[in-house]
Amino acid sequence: MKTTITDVAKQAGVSMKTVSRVLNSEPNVAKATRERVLEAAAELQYRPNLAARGLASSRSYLIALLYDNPNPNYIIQIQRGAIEACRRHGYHLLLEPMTREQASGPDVGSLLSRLGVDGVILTPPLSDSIPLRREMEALGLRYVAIAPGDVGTVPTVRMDDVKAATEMVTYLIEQGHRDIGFIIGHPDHIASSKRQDGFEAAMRTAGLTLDESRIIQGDFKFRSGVKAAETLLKDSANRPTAIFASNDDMAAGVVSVAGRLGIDVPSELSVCGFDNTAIAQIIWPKLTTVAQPILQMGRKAAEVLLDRSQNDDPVVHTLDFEILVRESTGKPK
Amino acid sequence: MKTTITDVAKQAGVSMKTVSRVLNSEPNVAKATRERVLEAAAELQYRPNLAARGLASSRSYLIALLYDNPNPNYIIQIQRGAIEACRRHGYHLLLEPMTREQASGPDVGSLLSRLGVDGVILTPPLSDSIPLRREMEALGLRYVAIAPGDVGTVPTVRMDDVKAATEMVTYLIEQGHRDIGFIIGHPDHIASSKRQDGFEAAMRTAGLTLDESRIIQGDFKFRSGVKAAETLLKDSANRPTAIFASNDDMAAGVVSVAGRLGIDVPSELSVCGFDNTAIAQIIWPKLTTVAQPILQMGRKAAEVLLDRSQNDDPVVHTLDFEILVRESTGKPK
DNA sequence: GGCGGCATTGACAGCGGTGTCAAGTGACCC
DNA sequence: GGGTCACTTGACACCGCTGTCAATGCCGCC
Repeated sequence: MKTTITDVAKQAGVSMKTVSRVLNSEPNVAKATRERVLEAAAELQYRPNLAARGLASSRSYLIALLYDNPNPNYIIQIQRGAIEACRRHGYHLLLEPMTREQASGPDVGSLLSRLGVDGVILTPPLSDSIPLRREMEALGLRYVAIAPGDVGTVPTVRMDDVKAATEMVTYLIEQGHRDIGFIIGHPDHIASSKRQDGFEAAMRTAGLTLDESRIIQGDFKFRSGVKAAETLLKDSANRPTAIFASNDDMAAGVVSVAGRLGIDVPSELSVCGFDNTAIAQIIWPKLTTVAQPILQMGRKAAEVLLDRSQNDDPVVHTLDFEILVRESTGKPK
Repeated sequence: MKTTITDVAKQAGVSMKTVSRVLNSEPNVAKATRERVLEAAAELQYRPNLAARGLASSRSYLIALLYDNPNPNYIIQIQRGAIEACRRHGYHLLLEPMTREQASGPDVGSLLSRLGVDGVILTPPLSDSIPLRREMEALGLRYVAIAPGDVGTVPTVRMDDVKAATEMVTYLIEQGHRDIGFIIGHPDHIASSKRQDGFEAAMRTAGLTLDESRIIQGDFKFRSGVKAAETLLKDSANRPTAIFASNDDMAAGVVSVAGRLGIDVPSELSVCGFDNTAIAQIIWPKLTTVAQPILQMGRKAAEVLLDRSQNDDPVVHTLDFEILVRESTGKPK
C-alpha cells in the first residue's frame, strides 16, 4: 500500500495542504509544524506521486534533452550534467534523440507537447535548427541552446572555441614553436572556422607569418589527420615543429604518421588536438588537448531552465574550457 | 489553450469515456464511432496529458534506465534501443545514472518509488547488484537485467560471449593460423573469463595445444594491450601469427606495438578485438572485432518490460552478435 | 414473443496532489 | 478595548484522464 499525503497529514495531525506546503518548502509554515510533518513523512516513507503533482500543478517535473549527435561521449556528459542539476531540483531528465529530419518535421510538436515537459535542452547541431526553434516558440516551451552557431535570442550555454584555440597556439608558441601546422575541421561545422580563427589570431598576435602551406583542410576524421600529416611532414628538411589539429581524432592520425616516419613525439614534433575525447588518453603519447566543459554545459543548461529566479533573458553563459597539457607536446629541439 | 479530452468528445458527439477508449485502442468501439473520434482528435490536434493519464491509470508511461557504466558508447546504444521500443509503446525513457555505492545504498528505493516508473532496465554492472535487485523486488518493480553475470531469476537480455569468442578464434584458425595469442580482459569482469573460455574451447576443438606463454593477463586498457604485445612479440623468431585481444582497446595497443616493431598487420600478424568500439574503426588498419548487439539488447529489454503479452517468466533472451572482419586480420604468410 | 447475451456507450467517482480563498490566531498600536 | 496586519492553517474544488458499473439496443434462440 502506498502512503499518500493524506496518511502523512493524519499522522502529523494537520491538513493535507499543510503537508503539501512543507514538502514544497513553501513559506509561512510554523517551524514546529514543519518538523512534525517532516517527521511523519520520514516515518511513513512518504514519496510524492509525480503524476498527481504534475496534474495538479500543471508542471511535469520533467525536462527533455533533444539531441542528434553522433558523439556518444558528448551526449553522455551533457546528460550527466543535466541530470545532476535535475536531481537538485527534484526533476528528471527525459531523452529525445531525433534526426535532423525529425527535428524539422511535423512530429516534433506532437512529441514535445504530449510530453508536457517544463523545459527543453537543445544540443548541437539541433541548437541551430530554425524550424525546431520556431516550433518550440509556437508551443510556448522554454528552452536553452547549447553551443549554437550563432548566439541568438534565447538563453544559451556555450564555450569559446576561438579563445581556446588561441590559448592552445599561444601555449605552443611559448614553448618555442615558430613553425606550426594547423589542420582544419569539417567545413560544415561551425566550430571549425572558430578554431581556425583562434589559431590565426594567436599566430598574428605573436608576429608569426601564416604560411598557407601549413594549413590543411581536414574533416575531423582520423584518416584526414593522417593525410594532412603526410603532407605536412613529407619534407623532412622543412617541416613544422608542431601540429595543431582541430580535434583529437585527427591529432591521433598525426601521431600515427609521425610514428611511421620515425619522428618522435614530442621531442621532434609536438601534436595537440581538441575536445579531449577518449582517444586522446588511449593512445601513446597521450594528447595535449582542449577539454570542453561539456558536463558543465549540460548542468548549466538545466539550471537555467530550472532556476526560476533566473529570468528568461537571452543570456549567454560562456563556460571555461581547460587546456590539458599531456605528453604529446613539448619544446622544439 | 490546450485541448482536452472533453473538447474532442464534444466535437465528435460522444462521451469522454468513448474518446478514451478509442485513444487507448480498447475493443468494443463501433468502427464509425472510432473514426469520428480519430478525426475529431486530429482536427483539434489533441494530445493526451501524460500526468493525468498516469494518475488515473496508476501507470506512469515511463521506464527508467539504471546505469553505472563508464562506456559512453555502450550506454548511448542501450538508450537508443530502449527509446525505440518505448516510442512504439507510447512510453518515455528516464535516465538514472548511479554509482555502485548509490545502487546499494538506501536512496535507490526512494528514487525509484518516487518516480513511479512502470519498469526498470538494469545495465551491467548494475545487473549484478544483489542489494539493488532486492530493493526492486521489495518495491514490486518489474525489471529486466541486461547481460548479468549469472542468469538468474529475472527476465534477462544478453549475448553469448563464449560463443562469440569461439567463433572469432575459429575464424582465425580457418584463415590458417595455428599459433594464436590471447589477451585476457580485466579479471573482475565476468565477460573476461567467458571470452577466455571461448578462446580455449575453439583451440581445443581444432586440436591445437594451449600454450600458456601465449595467454597474457590484461585489464581491458590500451596500455595493457601494449604490454602484452611486447611480451608476445619480443622474440621475432618465435611469435604468434595472430593475437586475439579481449577488447578493442587492447587490440589497438597490439596494433601500435606491431607498428613500432615493423611487423605488418595483417600480413605478418593478424589482430582482432572485441566490442566494436569507436577505436576499432578509427585506427588503421581497422580492427576485425565482435559487434555486440548493444542497441538490440536495449530494445529487447524495453520490449520485455512493455509487451504485456509477454509474461514475467525469467526468460533469457540471447541475441546474436556479429563477427566483423575488417583489415586487421588475414591469412598468415 | 420473451429472454439471455453480447456489443456499445455513458455517468460518475475518484487517482493524489495543489491553487484559491477564507478563517483563525496572536502581536501590535492607537 | 478594538482594529489592523502578518502569519498559519484548513476546506474544497479541480487538474485531465481512466476504472467501474449500469444502461441501452440489437441479435439469436427457445
